[in-house]
Amino acid sequence: MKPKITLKDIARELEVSISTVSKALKNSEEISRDTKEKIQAFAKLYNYRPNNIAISLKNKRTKNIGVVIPDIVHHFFTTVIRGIEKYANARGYNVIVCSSDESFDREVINMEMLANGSIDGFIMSLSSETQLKNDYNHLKEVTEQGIPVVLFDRITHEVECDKVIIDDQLGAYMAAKKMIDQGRKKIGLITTADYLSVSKERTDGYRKALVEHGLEIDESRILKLSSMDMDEELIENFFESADMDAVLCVNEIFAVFGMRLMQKKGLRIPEDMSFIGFTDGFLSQYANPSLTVIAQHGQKMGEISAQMLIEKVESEAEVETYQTKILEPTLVVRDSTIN
Amino acid sequence: MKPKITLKDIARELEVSISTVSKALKNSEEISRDTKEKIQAFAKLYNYRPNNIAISLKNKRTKNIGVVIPDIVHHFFTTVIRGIEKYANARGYNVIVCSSDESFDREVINMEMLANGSIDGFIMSLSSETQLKNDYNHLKEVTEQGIPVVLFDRITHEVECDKVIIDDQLGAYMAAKKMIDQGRKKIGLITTADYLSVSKERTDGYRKALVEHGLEIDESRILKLSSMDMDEELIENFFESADMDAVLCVNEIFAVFGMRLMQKKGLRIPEDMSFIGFTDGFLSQYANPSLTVIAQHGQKMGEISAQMLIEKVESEAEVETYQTKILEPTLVVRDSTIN
DNA sequence: AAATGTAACGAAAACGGTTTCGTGTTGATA
DNA sequence: TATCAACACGAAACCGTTTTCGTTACATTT
Repeated sequence: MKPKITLKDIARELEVSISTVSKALKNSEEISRDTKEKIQAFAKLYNYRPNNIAISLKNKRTKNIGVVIPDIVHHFFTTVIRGIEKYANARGYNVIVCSSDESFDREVINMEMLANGSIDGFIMSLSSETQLKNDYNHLKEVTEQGIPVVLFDRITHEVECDKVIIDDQLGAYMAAKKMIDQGRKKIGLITTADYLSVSKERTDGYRKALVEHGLEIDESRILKLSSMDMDEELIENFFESADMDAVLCVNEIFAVFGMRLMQKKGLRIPEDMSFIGFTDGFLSQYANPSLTVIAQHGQKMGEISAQMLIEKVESEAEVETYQTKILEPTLVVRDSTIN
Repeated sequence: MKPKITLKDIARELEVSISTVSKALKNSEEISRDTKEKIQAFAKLYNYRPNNIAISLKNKRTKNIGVVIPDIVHHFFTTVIRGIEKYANARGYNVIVCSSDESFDREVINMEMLANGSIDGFIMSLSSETQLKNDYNHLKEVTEQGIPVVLFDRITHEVECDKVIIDDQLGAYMAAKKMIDQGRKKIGLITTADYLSVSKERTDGYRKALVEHGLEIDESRILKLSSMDMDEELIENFFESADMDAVLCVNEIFAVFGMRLMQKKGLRIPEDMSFIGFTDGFLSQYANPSLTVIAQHGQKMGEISAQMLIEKVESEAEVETYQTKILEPTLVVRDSTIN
């Protein structure tokens, strides 16, 4: 085992001072050619690498980004992470990922763990419990300490910081309009509770599309699931009781599950009932029939979030200004709707 | 903006020394009741939190784990991360996630970034390019520096370290046997190149099952895709030309895609052809018909990896001993095989 | 010869903690 | 009354860097 070599080691071996070594390795003009070459050669030979922790302590900058998301095992969030990683790594930043598991407490704990010097800034999406409790003190504390925060997808207006979202209302509107344009009149909606910022927006978009096109809104065609997990029975009952010829779902799982239910009943998709979901993941691509979806562009969202955060981290600006970027969703037409 | 408060700040305000503050906050016996109470109250009031970086520098321990995986947007790997996170967080460790994106260079770069003090140890799964090049010097360098490494799933025997895998050969064997037991005689295999450790093992298990049950191996029923991405045309041709009544696939995407192809041709699943895949993800659960799979227990694998790593990190043992844990795969029977 | 300039390097502080080893004060003991 | 613990606290080293500010020694200028 060969232990890591430090500046002090080099200084001792070469009988110079630590400062000389430090400067020589930075190619400082202060140091003579000879000395620099000698030191650089020695450092290379022994594979010297500066200790990141020491540098962090000195610079008060860690080059780490803290990412706190509700769920790692979720296609949308992983694509966002990929985007964050891509941008951040290219700029020499590492990404520390913490999952809140949809729990308020875990969100708070994770933030506290990271906020004491481990990271330069946060990128996060709120847990459902946080949005339900409507308590954002942990976020406010962090921003008050001057740690930059970027909120994406599941955001709140209670906290002043940069935000990145897609236009969820528009996305739902586009989806509903697509179905209306194809002659569907009885369009249903499967969503989750309104306290989730995205669900509310999507529901609004759905309603808006129907109203604008002269369709009345039948509340029996709207199913609100209380949580993110599948309650299969509720969905089954919904499909039994509601009279629909098209369904918009706020995620791909609800949609794919619904399609299977309908197929078991002998209905044809999209002829007898069409489906549109949110999130353009594997499930949508490989479902049978493949699922038409509103793509949320997770990777793009991640890249933009990282960009906004790093800009804030590296900016020296005294006066803070915050912006909210709204990405356009895209309708990806597949076989669960008529082309 | 209220900046972070340090020991020095407290010491100055309370007119005591830094060491006294430090000890008081640790409830040291050395400090009198009065002083401790005064200091603790002050620290609480101003919400003092020790700076992680300073502690890391002093202790030479970061409480960070570096995780390097080939792909974040992949169900199996995300479940592993979830397992790592769960175990690590409970022990006060953070998880730094880096994706190699199946690239050797990115794997090396990421490891180098983290190896200079940022982490206490690595948990990783090799990129396909690394397994193809068969070059593990970056791993050896790290272990030689005394940084513990745990390899999972995609491993190599070239590096001495702890390892966690599932018995891939047994998994494939179980799957093939399941099909044989149901009377299938013409069992195909869709896999990826042999340089991927897991693919090789699975192919071996498939062959073993066939041979042991008196079925001859027809090489035309084995499709080897060169990479992890879907080459749809190759798969279509394969299904056109090979005469099969069952197919084993090394991942769920190949299987689900294959099922859809067969359904389009009017074949019934599982009656006319049965399918088994690897990885128990959303795709398998929500496919139509749902897919029988060999579950790899990613979360468990993550937890065990984290446990093994943290044990090594925290152990003072002089002499290193390494172990390889082999998890048992599970056959999850669904509707793509006859029950 | 004295004053000045410059090249090349080192000492030391700083980042924010932990920890070891004093040291001054008190009260009890011989 | 001199001695000695025990108590309560502070000084300083240390972790590995960076960076400012000397300080030499020598060459150049007047």
